[in-house]
Amino acid sequence: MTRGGTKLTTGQDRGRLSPCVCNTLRMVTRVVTQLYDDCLRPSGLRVTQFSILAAIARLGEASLKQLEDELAIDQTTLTRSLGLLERDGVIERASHPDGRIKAMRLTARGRRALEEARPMWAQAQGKVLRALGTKAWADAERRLTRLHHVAVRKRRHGEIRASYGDPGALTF
Amino acid sequence: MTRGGTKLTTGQDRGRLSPCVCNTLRMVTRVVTQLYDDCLRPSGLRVTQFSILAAIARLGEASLKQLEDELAIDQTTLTRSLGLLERDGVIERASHPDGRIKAMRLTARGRRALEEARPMWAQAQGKVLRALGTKAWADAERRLTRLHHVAVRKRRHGEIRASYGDPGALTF
DNA sequence: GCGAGTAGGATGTAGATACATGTATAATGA
DNA sequence: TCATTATACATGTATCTACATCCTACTCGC
Repeated sequence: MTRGGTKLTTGQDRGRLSPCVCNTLRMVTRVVTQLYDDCLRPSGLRVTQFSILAAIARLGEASLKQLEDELAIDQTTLTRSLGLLERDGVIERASHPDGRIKAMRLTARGRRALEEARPMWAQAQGKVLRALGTKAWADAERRLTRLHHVAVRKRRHGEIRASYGDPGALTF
Repeated sequence: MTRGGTKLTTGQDRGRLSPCVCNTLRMVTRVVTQLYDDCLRPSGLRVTQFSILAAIARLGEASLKQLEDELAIDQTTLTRSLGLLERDGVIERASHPDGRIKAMRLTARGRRALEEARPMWAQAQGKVLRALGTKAWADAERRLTRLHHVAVRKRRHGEIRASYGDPGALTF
């Protein structure tokens, strides 16, 4: 009865998905990804691939390094993902003066696939934004962006200082 | 210069990771997961495994179905993940009257591993919460929880109604 | 022009994810 | 009782993810 929907977090703290920031993110990301992939299915693209294609389209021509910065995807992950997209003929290699750089661009088929997928993406995005509220998402987005920067920074400088200060919410 | 940090989203709309809700989530989740995994590394557990162990510990004994509901992880994913945890000797099968149900519980080694990992998890969680602010996270969490419910619901009932209403933010 | 160093990618390995489908066991109804 | 159906889980396949490491092409200093 109470609060129809998925009965997650059986325990006391109802309303929260998980005490862990990371786990909360992962849970939401999984479900949202499935929603987007559902909508995109007719296009044959997954949201991951769609994002990469869109990024390349926006950049016109992009190297692994550029995409890594743009999408915050590990380089080794990108290598495989681009491999699949190339295999499927939606992107192709563009020659580049610097022999180290692997520049990629969309093929005609890739442009077609992307444009075909756009409305499907918009459908998923629309579902989410309408239900959640554009404003609410904008708020969440700001905090997620901060969170992203925080995590990147923390990771970069090891950040050993075991400063204790905030006692709350540190139990799983 | 401007806004030192990762130069993501080169384009006009600075400050946002991606126009796509899903992609934004995935980007943040990737980086945050890496941060948690960094902290957890000495324990030999990844944050994913840690979450599963913690869930089983909390439930005392859990079936795949229960974990699926609790963690919002696909059943087939759980089967593999539990397989790895069982292989590593941190969980074991518990007999169950219903022959279909695979109930799992922690082994002694599993309990040890979990307790050993907890402070490492707390370190990661602390880094994030201190930098982001407990309040800011609480806000984000509420919205992510809503987003989760939204996505689950939308997925369940196909939700075909192509109602257009909110024009903004529907372009990648 | 050459050696050291660095930057950009590729590969080996391993886990996380999930769709489609298969299998076994329990519950149900005629 | 027994066929039917539903439930819980497993398997095949494919993609996403990333750490450790390797290779290669450019850069820089001499």
